[in-house]
Amino acid sequence: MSKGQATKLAILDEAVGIASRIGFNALTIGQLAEQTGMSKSGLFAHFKSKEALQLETLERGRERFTDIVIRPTLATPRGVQRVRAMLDHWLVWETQALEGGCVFVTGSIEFDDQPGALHDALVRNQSDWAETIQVVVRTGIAEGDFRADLDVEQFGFSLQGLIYAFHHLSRLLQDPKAEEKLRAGFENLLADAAA
Amino acid sequence: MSKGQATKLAILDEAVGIASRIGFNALTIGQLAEQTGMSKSGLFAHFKSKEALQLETLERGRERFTDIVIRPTLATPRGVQRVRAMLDHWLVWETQALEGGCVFVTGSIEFDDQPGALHDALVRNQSDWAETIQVVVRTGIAEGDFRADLDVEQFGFSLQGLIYAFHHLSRLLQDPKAEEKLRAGFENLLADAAA
DNA sequence: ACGAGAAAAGAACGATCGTTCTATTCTCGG
DNA sequence: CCGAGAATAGAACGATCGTTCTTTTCTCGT
Repeated sequence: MSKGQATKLAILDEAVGIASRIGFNALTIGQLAEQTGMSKSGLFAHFKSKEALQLETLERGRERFTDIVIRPTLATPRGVQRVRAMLDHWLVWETQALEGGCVFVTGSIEFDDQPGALHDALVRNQSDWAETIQVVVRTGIAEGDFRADLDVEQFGFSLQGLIYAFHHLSRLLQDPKAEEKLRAGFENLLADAAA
Repeated sequence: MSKGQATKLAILDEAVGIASRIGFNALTIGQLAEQTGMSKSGLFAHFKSKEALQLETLERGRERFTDIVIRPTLATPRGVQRVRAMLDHWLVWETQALEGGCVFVTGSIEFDDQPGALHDALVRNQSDWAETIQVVVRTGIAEGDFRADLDVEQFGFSLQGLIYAFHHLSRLLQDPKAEEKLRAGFENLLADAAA
């Protein structure tokens, strides 16, 4: 990896952290330069515009999400075990991977009503993830852990909701019982889905 | 109501709409002035700082939420009926009251990791609302519609999650089946809580 | 170890930010 | 209907924004 690529990666990792804390718009080139010890123009040269920086920051977040959540999940045995593993890794991502919690939650809320490249990238991202959840849940049906008539879309919807509720309770309200409630809600979901 | 108060109210209503679409930080005094047909300084004089503007905008949102959701909900018969009414009014708030969806969702995500007066106000706001949900659910127990050992905190947590999932699906992904999924998830919650 | 090209810095731009000050216009009780 | 005080406008401030240009420094294959 060339020097330029290494620097760019370091910038993007810093950017993902900032975006998770304060959002993609509040992520400022001057602030990012200061925080990485570079000059504004030196940093800017790696990206041709702020929008490109935002897009590459999102993409870097996606890479890290893949490493932390998706790949480990798909490496576990199919069925309800894998669904449980997905939650565990998702929880790691939510609580330990980034200083400000899931960067896709931040980005999605920020850009849900603003058209543009970042909005489109987030839509693609979140659609893909919803699809992945459904694929994982279907292995639970295929393995006979879940009932055959389980509505996997509905399952995914409710699971997403639990994660959002957890994000809200743990980050904004700092409730120490957030994980406990998330897991209780998850068990309800599993019980309802059981064969 | 004096002229000044009327103007201020009109400004705040406009501000709530903008904040719901693009957030409290992106809500800019210059833009708000232009959108209300005022001068920057004329508008600014109503608030002594941007933070005060943000706080009053949040407070105006709270007033409208009370009018649209809380009061109508508490006016319905106690018990499961009231819980159902709460969801219906909440849905009106989410979809029709503001151009950019619930302003508390936007604000909560934006400020969950940033200390300050706005963060504190949001925490108070969301704690109060969680409390209100629990009070409403408890009338369901008292009326004998729900089982006596129902965990109302857990119920509120899951319900919040469903609303967040709905917000995500309907606003970012524009899925026309969002309301259907919300209602299906809600019925599951009610069935689990039934006496 | 030299030199070409990549990487980074420096300085400046127009725009907009929040805020302050002074001046003008409006409102409404006496 | 007049005048005091409220309401609004206008102009300007320093700071920071994203971006461009030029110049300097570094990297690395030959």
